Amino acid sequence: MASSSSSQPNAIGRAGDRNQEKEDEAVVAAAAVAEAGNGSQLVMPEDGYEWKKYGQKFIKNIQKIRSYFRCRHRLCGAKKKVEWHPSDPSGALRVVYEGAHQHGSPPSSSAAAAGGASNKYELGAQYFGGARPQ
DNA sequence: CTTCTTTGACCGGAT
DNA sequence: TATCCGGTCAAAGAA
Repeated sequence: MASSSSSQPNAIGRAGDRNQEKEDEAVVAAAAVAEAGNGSQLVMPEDGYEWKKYGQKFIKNIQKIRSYFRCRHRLCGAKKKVEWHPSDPSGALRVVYEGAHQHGSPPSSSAAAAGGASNKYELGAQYFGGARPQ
């Protein structure tokens, strides 16, 4: 892709060994709508927590793109999933929260350190062609 | 130095 | 039995 990235020579060789637990409830937030100023920009609603994206895939079952986010802290069991239509950047996002944070409470006020820019992730940009200098 | 994001490939379960 | 899906991890480069 245009982005830099580079290469995944060998992700192979990973000895399988992981715990798969089924717990916590899935909290589904209603569809979030982007700001009226830009009806074509997909933005993630800032929850006050910091998330790290660890995967993105297209789900055939629902024909939607699903992004996987996890809390900054590895030991934190908080996870977040965002689902949106690949052809409907109108702003309909489905946010699913899973688990709870274990290292404190959320900084109720805006982002942890965002002077005003709450959204940090432009999901649609990656699929529609967002100028992303990285 | 640390931190972040992105993609591909794998895993386990289910059918 | 094989196959498929969804979900997760790892590595690399860049700032």
